[in-house]
Amino acid sequence: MTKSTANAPAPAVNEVRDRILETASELFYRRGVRAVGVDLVVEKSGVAKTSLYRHFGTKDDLIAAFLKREDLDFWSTWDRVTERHADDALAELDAHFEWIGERVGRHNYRGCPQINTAAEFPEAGHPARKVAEAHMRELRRRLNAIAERLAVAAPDRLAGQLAVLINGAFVSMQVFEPGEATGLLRDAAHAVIAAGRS
Amino acid sequence: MTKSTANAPAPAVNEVRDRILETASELFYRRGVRAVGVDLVVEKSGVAKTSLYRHFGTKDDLIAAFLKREDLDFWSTWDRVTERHADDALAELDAHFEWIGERVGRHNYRGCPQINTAAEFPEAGHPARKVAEAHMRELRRRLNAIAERLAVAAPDRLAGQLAVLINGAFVSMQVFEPGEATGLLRDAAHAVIAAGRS
DNA sequence: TATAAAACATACAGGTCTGTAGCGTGTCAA
DNA sequence: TTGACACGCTACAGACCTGTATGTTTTATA
Repeated sequence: MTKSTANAPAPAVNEVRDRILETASELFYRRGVRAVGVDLVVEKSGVAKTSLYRHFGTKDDLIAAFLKREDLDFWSTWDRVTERHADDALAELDAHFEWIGERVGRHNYRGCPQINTAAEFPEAGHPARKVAEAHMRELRRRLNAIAERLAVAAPDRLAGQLAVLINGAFVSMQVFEPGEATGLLRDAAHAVIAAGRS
Repeated sequence: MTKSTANAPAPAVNEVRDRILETASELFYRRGVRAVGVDLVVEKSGVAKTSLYRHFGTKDDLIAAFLKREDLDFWSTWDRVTERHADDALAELDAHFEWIGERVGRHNYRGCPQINTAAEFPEAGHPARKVAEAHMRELRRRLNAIAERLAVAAPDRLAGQLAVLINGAFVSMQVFEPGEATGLLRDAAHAVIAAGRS
């Protein structure tokens, strides 16, 4: 709640909370959420356990916060690319596949946090699943907006196909040769767009 | 080891082992591997814990056996489809997308066990990861064989694109409308094939 | 400077997890 | 009949997990 008074500029950033979340995000992503206990997060972030539980009521809340953070990060990268291509939807899509392909090709890339965490918590209704599902809907929504600018017969269907390509890229690190991801994805995207226009 | 003597017909099937593996597979797939303890497997399969540990030395061994079982299952379905289309590679691919799309569209589908379990065990060298990685290589290998019969300029690249589509389908249950998966995937596959021929 | 909020440190409660030990029972083959 | 072996049952060791309780110290604000 923090009850920031009117005249005070309000610290806004909470250093301890941020340090916990950043450390947890790193550990969760690298080792998996279930494999990382709160004690490890506490130790690695050099913080008291009570502080962790003050800022995040339960571990599930911390996990959800982790996914929300990753979500924000992802869309901020996306938005930065979008801004540069307001006039050309195809160029925008190419640019997205550029950074996605580059990211997927990194040697220490461990897959999409949303997909990975959803796999760790199959039961419907789990806080982490809700964030992950919202992320998926948002992806489809944004691809829909792009598809509608591409003069295809069925934008919604094209958006679905592009979503499959992007999600597929996130779980196919194994099958890519070094450096081929971007070109391979982009060619596939162009192919389905061309087919959608015929 | 079982040391089956020469004259004895050897029971071949081990009922207890099979029951454990089947129960574990069901539970692991439905609820996630890390979420299911050996005690639960023991209880649900109506078996003694000692029996579980006699047949599978550790839980990791049981997990690996689970993935190998799913792997066999997957390729046996694949093979059954392949047999019916020895003469027509495109028809074979269509048929594969048929059953994959159908499977992905089931209301209780929980994703590809290999991908899910790999997400649960990020550390390289884990027994479960090895099975999952072998599964991915096998997928690419088989798609390569199909692509080579399709008269495209770069079969290997096409195989990569098809692998992305298939893996993407396995993690995109959210984005599909009911019943649209097969058609959507098949159209995308046809598009990348056509592009590979031009 | 006085007071409240936040952070730190430590211990622990209560549960779950994997894996093992000990002992009795049924089965089958030599 | 005897020995080997698979199986079942119970209990438990030892580790790890989430979350809380207690008390002290720092920090910021009024």
